[in-house]
Amino acid sequence: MKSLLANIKITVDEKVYLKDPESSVKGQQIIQTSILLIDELGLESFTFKKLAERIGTTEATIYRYFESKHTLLVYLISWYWNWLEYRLVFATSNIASAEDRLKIAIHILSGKIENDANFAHISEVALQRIVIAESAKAYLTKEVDTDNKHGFFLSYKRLCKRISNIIQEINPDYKYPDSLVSTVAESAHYQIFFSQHLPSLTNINDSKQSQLEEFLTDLVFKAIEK
Amino acid sequence: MKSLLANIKITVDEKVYLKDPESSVKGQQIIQTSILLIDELGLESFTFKKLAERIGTTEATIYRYFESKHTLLVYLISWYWNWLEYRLVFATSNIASAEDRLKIAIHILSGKIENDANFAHISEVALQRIVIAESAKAYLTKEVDTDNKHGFFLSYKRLCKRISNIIQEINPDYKYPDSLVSTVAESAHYQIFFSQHLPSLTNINDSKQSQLEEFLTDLVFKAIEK
DNA sequence: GAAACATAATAGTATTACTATAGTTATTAA
DNA sequence: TTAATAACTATAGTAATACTATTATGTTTC
Repeated sequence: MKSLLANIKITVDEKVYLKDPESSVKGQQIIQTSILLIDELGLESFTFKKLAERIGTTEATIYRYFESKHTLLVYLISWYWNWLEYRLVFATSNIASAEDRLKIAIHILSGKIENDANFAHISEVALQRIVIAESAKAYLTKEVDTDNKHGFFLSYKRLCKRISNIIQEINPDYKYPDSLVSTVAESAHYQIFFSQHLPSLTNINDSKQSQLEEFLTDLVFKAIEK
Repeated sequence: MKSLLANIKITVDEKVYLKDPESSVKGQQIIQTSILLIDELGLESFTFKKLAERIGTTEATIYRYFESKHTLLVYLISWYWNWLEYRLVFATSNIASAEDRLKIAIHILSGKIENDANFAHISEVALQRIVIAESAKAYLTKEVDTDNKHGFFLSYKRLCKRISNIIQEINPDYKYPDSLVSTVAESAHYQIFFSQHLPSLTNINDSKQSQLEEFLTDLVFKAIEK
């Protein structure tokens, strides 16, 4: 299986970077190390200077790949959504029942992640923690409209639309498929965050990952029931 | 009505500030102007220096009230949640039916706001925009656990618990009342944000505020149905 | 072997998020 | 009324941030 997928590559829209980090060893180091460092320090304390030091290069080099810390974050998050979409497409192909496909989608959205051997330089586990804790900061800015015009959020929108389509297959009369999907996708993140840091806001137990999936599956299927 | 409530005051836990901004004219100016300025510039571009200039004072004065930009944000958000709680308690008193009380709660969570004449120095409309666009940044930090120990999120937790209790009254067997409430509260915010900036992620129309309420009411009542 | 490119090294800028200190004005208490 | 105290203003300073700019050095590639 591993070798079969060896030449799969998750690509991110080229508007997000100045130079494709997948195209060089330095670029891959930047991605790999930035994931570990943002996870470790949090976005606020993460700087290109610290990243450069850890890689053994200088800020200038990193700025040849990414215009800013913000676009690097957008890159990482886009990569994550593209990876989820790839897993979703893979897991739902040849499955006739829309209900089953929707269950798989919710499983993937709420799922505990394992590092994917197909992408050795990416720690998906750390990346998921970044997406949980930092992804809202990618769009909650005054620049959201121009960023959106540049296609910075296409990966997320594409994944959501794919799941929304499954819902419409099941119940074409349900009026809020897009809202339901974005609600579930966002909820999956901060329910995990709450369970770890503000547990009174959730009934999900940090260690029992299946509860989140149950909560969301129940929510979605009841909402779209005819 | 206005005069009846003239002596009502929303208070924020004293751990959030160094000196109570409600206790002086300067303090009230700080609150009033910071709401307008954060709304205008966004949290990232907002600085104490700009705030001081607009008020006609210096940074030092503002630092006597708030330790940092972060605690000022926590103050504003706490004030907002306390204000919602006060409106919720007011609107649900003497209403016997738990279902009706839950509907009111969802209405308030998803509701379009009008400025409240009882608190002249606070623009609730601008404050709601701040809560929508910036409140996640108050807890999505590496300091969330210490902030939580200091009680920075008590207002939000108290409001959520109150609504969660209504749900438990309606269906004591429902397993995820707290998760459902925090999901709805968060969803109410970013569905509005999405409708304005990333409309493909939602079916809610920016101008039709009743859709959001309908979406959330439907979601909640179906979820907790026996 | 020259041109083109990637990276490194170094320096510099405007701004931020504060801290420190001294002086001025307003409030309160004896 | 005076003296003490608190609130506020003015000014200066610091370390760090998020970049930009320039020049030098090595490395491919035609």
